[in-house]
Amino acid sequence: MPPSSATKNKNRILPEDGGRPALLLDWYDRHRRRLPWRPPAGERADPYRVWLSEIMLQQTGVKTVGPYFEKFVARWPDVDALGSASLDDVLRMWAGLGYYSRARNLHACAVAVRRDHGGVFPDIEESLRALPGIGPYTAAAIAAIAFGRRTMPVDGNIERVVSRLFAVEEPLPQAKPLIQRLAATLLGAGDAESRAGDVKARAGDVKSRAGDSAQALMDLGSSICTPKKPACALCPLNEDCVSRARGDQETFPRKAPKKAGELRRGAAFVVTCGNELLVRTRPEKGLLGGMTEVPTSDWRAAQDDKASLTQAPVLNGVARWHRKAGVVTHVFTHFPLELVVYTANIPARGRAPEGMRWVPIATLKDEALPNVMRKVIAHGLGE
DNA sequence: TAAACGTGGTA
DNA sequence: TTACCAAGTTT
Repeated sequence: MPPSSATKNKNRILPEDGGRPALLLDWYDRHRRRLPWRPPAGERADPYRVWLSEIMLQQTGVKTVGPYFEKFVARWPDVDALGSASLDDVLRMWAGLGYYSRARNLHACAVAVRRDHGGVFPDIEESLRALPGIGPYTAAAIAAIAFGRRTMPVDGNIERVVSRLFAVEEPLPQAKPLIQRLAATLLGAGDAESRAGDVKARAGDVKSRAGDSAQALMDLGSSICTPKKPACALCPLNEDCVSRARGDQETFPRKAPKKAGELRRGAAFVVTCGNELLVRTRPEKGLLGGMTEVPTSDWRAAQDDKASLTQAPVLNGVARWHRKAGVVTHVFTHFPLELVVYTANIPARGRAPEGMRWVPIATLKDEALPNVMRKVIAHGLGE
C-alpha cells in the first residue's frame, strides 16, 4: 500500500495524491532535458516525431538513438513520406540500431496510417495500440505526449521509480499491473468534468499534463533515480519515498535473475572476386530478419570448425578456403556468438550460388548490414 | 507465459 | 570481466 499523505503529515492538508504530481511537474519544468524529438517547453509535440522516437527508444539508449532519429526525419519528414518509402530503404537506414523487427513494424505502421487513417495518427490509445509495433507502453506514450491524453505509459525507468517510491515487494514482471496503477497516481487530477470519449475530455486531458508527467518520471529515472547509487538528495519526491526511508532503494525493483544463454559457434564465409563480395538476405522472420549477411554455417551450441566448413557455399569447386586467424565474437540478447571466418578469393565471378548475390565492396556501407556482419566482413577483409 | 529479439554503455 | 541495463513488442 502507498503511504497516505494525509496521515503522513497531520499539520498540513494535502491533496488526495499527496502533492506528488505537482512536485514532479515543478521539477520537470526546471530540469527537463532537451532532446531532438522534444519541442521547446510548452509547445505541442509532432505525433510523427513522438512515434518515431518512441519506436527507436524501445530498449535503446537516448545517445544511440539521436543520430538515427536525425537521419530518419531528414529523409522522411512525415509519416506519409515514410509510408511511401521502400521497406529495403528503411532497413538500410535502421542497420546498426538493432531489434530489426522494429524497422519492419515501423514501415508497416506508416503504411497503415496512410491507408487506414488518412495519413494522420489516431489520437486514441486503443487505436494506436492496434498499429504494428505499438504495444501498451508506446500507445500510452504517444497518447500522452503527442495528444495530451490523461494516461501513464510505464517503461523501465518508471517501473524503477515507482517500485522504489512505494517499495513494491512483488517481483517483476508480475508487479506490472500494480506498478501501472501506482504510476497513474502520479498524474495530475485533470478536469473533474472530463470523461473518456467526451469532447470535453480534451480540456481535462490537457490540464493533467500527462505527457510531461511521464517524461518527468523518465528523466528522473535516467538522471536521479538511477539503477545504481541513485541521487536521492536531488529527488523531488525523496520525502515521500518509502524505500529511501528504509535505505534499501537500490534493491528495487525486485526482479528474478535471468539465465544466461549458451555460447553458440559457427563459421562465416567471406568470398571475394575482385572488388565484389558474396552476400545473401536473411529470412524475414527471426534473428536479424530481412538483413544482409555473408553466407554462414548454422550457429549451434555444439559446433566444431570441421562441421562448419561442410556448410560452406559451393562455388563450382574453385574455392580454396583460408581460415582467418582469431574469431569474431558478438553478444545477442539471449546468447553469445563466436564465429570463425573463412575467406576465399575466386578468379572468375561466375553466377552467384542460389539465393546469393555479388555486391561491390565499396557500396557495403549502404547495405542493411547488422553490426555482427560488419564485424565479420572487417575481420575477413582485414590483414 | 516465457522466450525471442541487437547493440552499446556502464560499473 | 561479467552482469546488468536501456522510452518494449511479438509470438
